[in-house]
Amino acid sequence: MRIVAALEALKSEGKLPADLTLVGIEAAPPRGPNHGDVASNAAMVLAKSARMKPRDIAEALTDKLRSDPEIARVEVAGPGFLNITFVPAFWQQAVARIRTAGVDYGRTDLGRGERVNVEYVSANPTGPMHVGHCRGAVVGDTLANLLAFVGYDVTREYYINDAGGQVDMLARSAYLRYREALGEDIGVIPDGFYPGDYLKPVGTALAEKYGPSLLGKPEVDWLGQVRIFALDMMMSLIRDDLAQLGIAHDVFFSERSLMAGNRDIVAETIATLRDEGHVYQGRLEPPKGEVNPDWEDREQTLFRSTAFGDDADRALLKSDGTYTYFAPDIAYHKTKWERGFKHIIDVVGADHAGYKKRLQAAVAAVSGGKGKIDVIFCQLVKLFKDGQPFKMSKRAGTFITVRDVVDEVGRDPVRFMMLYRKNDSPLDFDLAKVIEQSKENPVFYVQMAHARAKSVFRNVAEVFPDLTETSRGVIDADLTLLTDAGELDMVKKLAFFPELIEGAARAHEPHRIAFYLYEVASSFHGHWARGNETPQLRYIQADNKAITAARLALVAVHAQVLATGLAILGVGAPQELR
RNA sequence: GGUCCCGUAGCUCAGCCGGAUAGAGCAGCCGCCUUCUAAGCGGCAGGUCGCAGGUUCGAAUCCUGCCGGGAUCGCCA
Repeated sequence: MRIVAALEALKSEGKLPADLTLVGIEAAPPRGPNHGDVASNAAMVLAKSARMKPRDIAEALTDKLRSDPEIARVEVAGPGFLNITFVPAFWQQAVARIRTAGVDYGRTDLGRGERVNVEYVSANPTGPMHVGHCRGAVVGDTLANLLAFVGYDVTREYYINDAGGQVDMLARSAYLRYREALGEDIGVIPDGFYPGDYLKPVGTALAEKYGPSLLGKPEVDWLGQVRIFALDMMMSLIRDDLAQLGIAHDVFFSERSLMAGNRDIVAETIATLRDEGHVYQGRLEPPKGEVNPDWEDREQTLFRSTAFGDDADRALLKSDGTYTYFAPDIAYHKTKWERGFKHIIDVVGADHAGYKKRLQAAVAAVSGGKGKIDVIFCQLVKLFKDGQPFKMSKRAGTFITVRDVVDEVGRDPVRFMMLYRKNDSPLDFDLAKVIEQSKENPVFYVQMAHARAKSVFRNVAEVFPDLTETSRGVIDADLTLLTDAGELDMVKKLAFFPELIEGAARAHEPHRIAFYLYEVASSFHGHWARGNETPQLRYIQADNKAITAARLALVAVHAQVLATGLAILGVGAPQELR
């Protein structure tokens, strides 16, 4: 900001070309501590278009910036970096600025109230959630929190895949359990059926509701009712699992609803796209590489996704005439656009990797090119048990549920762990490690920084009972007493929070917050330990109320930023850990 | 074979819309608890940022091509 102002001043003074456009200028915290508080590349970026030497621009800028009373030092370094050091007062006052902003510190109006739809989880409604679903759930939920924090109008949505063949198998499996509940020996669960015990209560409930009335009837007579019944129970199971993670969606959108009742929105969507030339009858090239023995060359109904950058056109109808998974998905995304969402975000698993382009194509086609969709991939969670890779299978009934894990380790470690990784990277999730060595989990490190801060306020009550967190004594503290380098380092970290939030929101990368909070916690723990060795550095100075008050103000904003950040992650900020 | 993701310290990973001497945790070594929570802190050691080109004043970061690992490729969702 100041740099831009200085550049503008130089332009008007004729020391820089007046038509110079100021793009690509950055001011960021430098790597090393010897390069000031912020470093700017302005001189180097502008050198070419201004046809001047970087160092000359830098020198001119330096003269301008030196007149700023909040800037202590400006140095030109290396090829033309500007290293700017602020006066301590600048950072001291930052504490006041952070405190004044309060719970809104870091909040921006980036989203300008625009509506964004974040779809996440969308696990098949054929059983409870397992740990593999956790990641997308937590990443999606946190991204939704983050976008809401920066001013978007966020809708959290779950797409229920209740129209495919797998829900018929669910119904058949539930029917088996129903017969079992009525006393029949069902023997071994046949191949292809869902064998998990979680279907037993469904069978029991069916038996209670219908008695023996469904027995001995052909499938067509019971499949529909049993499917609805089982789906209902599965979805409530999943909602409970999500609640365990602290997740609540605003909308549960049923795939089946797209083609139920007297309207078939999928057919309507296809017809519209056909009118617009995006759907045609044609043939596909067989996939290259491994030969699929079942490949059969036939004319089919295709979506021209290649027109929007996809690698191949995509089939909309199976050979039996029913829709592929993709067909209702186009209609579904059309409803997102028609429901007024300017931004659409899908959080999906890595197994959908090839799906991005066709979704982008679909959204482009149904929105006339105006809709924006971002597809976020969460790489696989590799599960380890006792150091050994652990293979889960819903069909085989060997899987570890979200409930198991949350019951064992708690919501906070699970959520934090899922976020303490870039979503593009695979994630090793070792149950033994998370459970037994939970102290290695960074979540405790961050939570402890918060708890410790709170403990300072508990302890100060014995010396200065009137210096509570919200007291005038703390709020009006003389911040110029914050002079220690460790204290100012803490402030500098905290001052970066708004930029961090905005960057994470723009990039749709919630993990950045987790890493940032770790750094904030680190600056706090470091200063804390220095207090162990040097008592004068401790927050509470029994013989100096003014210094204590100033330091408490710093502790308060530290706790406040941690709490705000943790809240976005959906992780608790405990008062004490013990 | 196509597409997408990944390759950074012994291990697990940050950093990636170009910026200065590449960071953290764990493991290893040396220190710090009569003292605000040691679930913590400081220090040492550890790197040809997969390889090779290219763009640039400047490349871990952008482009191309290889190599390695993972995911996926009509009639599953």
